[in-house]
Amino acid sequence: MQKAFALVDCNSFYCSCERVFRPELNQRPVIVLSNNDGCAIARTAEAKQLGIKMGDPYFKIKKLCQDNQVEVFSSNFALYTNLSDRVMSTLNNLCPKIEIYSIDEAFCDLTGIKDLSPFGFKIQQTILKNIGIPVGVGIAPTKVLAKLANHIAKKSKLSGGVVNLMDVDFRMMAMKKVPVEEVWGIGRASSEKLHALGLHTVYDFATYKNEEHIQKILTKVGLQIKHELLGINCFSLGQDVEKKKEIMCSRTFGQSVFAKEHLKESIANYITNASEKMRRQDSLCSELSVFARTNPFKEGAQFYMYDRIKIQHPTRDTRKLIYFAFEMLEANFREGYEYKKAGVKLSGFFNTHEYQLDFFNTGDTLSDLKLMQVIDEINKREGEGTLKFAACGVDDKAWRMNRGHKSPRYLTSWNDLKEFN
DNA sequence: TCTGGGGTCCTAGGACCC
DNA sequence: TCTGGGGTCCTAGGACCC
Repeated sequence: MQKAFALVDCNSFYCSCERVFRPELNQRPVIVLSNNDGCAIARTAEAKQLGIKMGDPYFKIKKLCQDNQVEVFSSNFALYTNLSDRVMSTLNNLCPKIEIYSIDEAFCDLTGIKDLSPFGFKIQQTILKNIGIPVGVGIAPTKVLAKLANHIAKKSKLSGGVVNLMDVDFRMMAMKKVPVEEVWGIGRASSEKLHALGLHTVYDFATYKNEEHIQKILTKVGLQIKHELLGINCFSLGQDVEKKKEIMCSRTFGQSVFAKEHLKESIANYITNASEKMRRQDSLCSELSVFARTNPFKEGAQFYMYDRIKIQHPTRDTRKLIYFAFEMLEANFREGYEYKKAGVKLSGFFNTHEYQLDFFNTGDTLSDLKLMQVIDEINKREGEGTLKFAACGVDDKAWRMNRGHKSPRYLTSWNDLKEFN
């Protein structure tokens, strides 16, 4: 049977989330900044009109924002994650087979459904009514084409936010109008290679005859993308929530950090955060990486500190991981540099129940596990950071991020809810 | 003064083994 | 004098995504 996929994507998601609680901001330009109020990571159509680009550093567009009354928010991920969960569960009620692709996007398997375009509009209207988030819907026989349909839905005002590319003639016509760099999976490097071959539109790429050459310059995945554009299914709907293969936590500091002690505190906090995530997916880790670096945008001496270890007895114990991270820091830290960012990565995961304890096991004991479990439960109930290790420090002023424009946590904190009028 | 954070997949090449 | 060939595993780095 002919497959049918929909890609449902929330419009300017973080901005739309802020608008849910501040409806007076509809029709007004809104942007959301990255951590540390560094750069713009979400813009409404009105903000895009003003020329604000994805990733523009805030200090460069600050004046433009002030002059045009752009509403500026620091990122509030607790809020966005919560609204994302609601969007996804609404979607799941409408179409049971979905793959959550990112915080603001999901693929749906619509195979067998008859009137696909009306169904697309139904999805759009239900999510808007139930959650208050506007979405675009792209419908097509493969995932790559559904992404393309969604892209067209965003660009074309006539579409009403829903584009159906199931019809092959209509699809071919549409593909002639879209530049090849808009294809999902074709980034800058690949599109330069395709341009060099004289392939400029999606249609040019999809109908290019020399597939061996495509595989050679764009690898196996590049060829699969080309096939998907021709309507041949190469990527299926990944339904199971797969476990992460690595978990990272890193931050840019609010100020430059010089002291090893401050660096250690920040690292201890990142380990705490990452290892809690790891326990939530029921993993043990056998590899730990730590890095710290100076500000590459700033003139002056640069230093990138990086180290990685294998852990002989995989662990899920925050204390051990902090201990190992500190050892790496002690061995690699260099005095006198202006550190601007640091982070950690946990990887080499095992499932907790799959890992065989060996005879001379010095891995996590039952009481270690119990302790971590209790800490996680208390922090879940009483709020993040209620219980933490002394290594994390009590005063984080020296390195904490700046977030001057943060909205209240309307959905995750009773204290903040009173801000809602 | 001020430039985010967190992921996945693929490939080439080295190390190592028989 | 003459010094193979094939396989696997691991890692670093590139490319891409949101």
